[in-house]
Amino acid sequence: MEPDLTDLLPRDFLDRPSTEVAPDLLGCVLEHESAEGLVAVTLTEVEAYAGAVDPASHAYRGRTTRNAVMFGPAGHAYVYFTYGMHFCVNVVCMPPGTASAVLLRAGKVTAGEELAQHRRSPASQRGAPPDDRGARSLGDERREKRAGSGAPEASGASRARDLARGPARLCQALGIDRALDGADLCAPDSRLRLRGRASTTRSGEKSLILTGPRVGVREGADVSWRFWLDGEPTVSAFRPYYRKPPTRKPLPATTSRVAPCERGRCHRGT
DNA sequence: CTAGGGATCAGCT
DNA sequence: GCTGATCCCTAGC
Repeated sequence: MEPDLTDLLPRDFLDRPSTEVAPDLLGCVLEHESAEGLVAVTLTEVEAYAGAVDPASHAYRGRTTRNAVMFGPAGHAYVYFTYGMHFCVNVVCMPPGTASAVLLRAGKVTAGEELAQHRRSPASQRGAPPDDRGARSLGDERREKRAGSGAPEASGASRARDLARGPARLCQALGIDRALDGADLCAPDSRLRLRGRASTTRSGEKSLILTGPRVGVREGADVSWRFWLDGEPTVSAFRPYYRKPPTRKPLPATTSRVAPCERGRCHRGT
């Protein structure tokens, strides 16, 4: 009775508009069973993307090699690489030909915390093998000291919170990279799977779902397609869209100097 | 706050 | 082919 592992999500559960699927994914579990072991994350924050009609979607300008999985059947993982160093994972919704997806933004690690911790540690990013614990232990000790000797729990808890807080961290904790682009989340023999919400939560109550504008999106900022569980510490901080000012070439000496308000930010917020 | 870094793609030639 | 702008971000000041 304890495990309470629910079944894999049926494909037709995901074969719906992403705006409907997204809130239903909160509380569901994404798990990756790799050679290193199993890590599972209970989803706490997601965003819906609507494909062809959504300027914020990778699929807005049609099918490409990169986004091809989104145009396939529902229930597969769309994994993409961004900012030169990060992966993000989406759940594909809707039937083939219609591209829509739910970006998985954050979650709580509920199984395999040790492995997730290792993947998120600096040592592992330098390519250390999983059994090389030396560097990590030193790092942990230092972090615990910095966090305050009185409460070793507190530092542990805050690190646990950050393990899958944010879309790229979530991928890192789960060991998701481009090799899993297209993986079937609904197949029992898949290494990347999506399980339903446990029928009974420990507290016995349903969490309240809040909504708001998506993070970092400039067009399509008018819709509240970000969904998260109220009170969840793993939900990433809201960050309004900020566009980097264009890197200008040095002005000719004859041109008058521009006002100090070059950074762009000061034009926001009115 | 900023640097960091690689892939992608529209728009060129 | 090439170039430059962009990207749903994170770690570390």
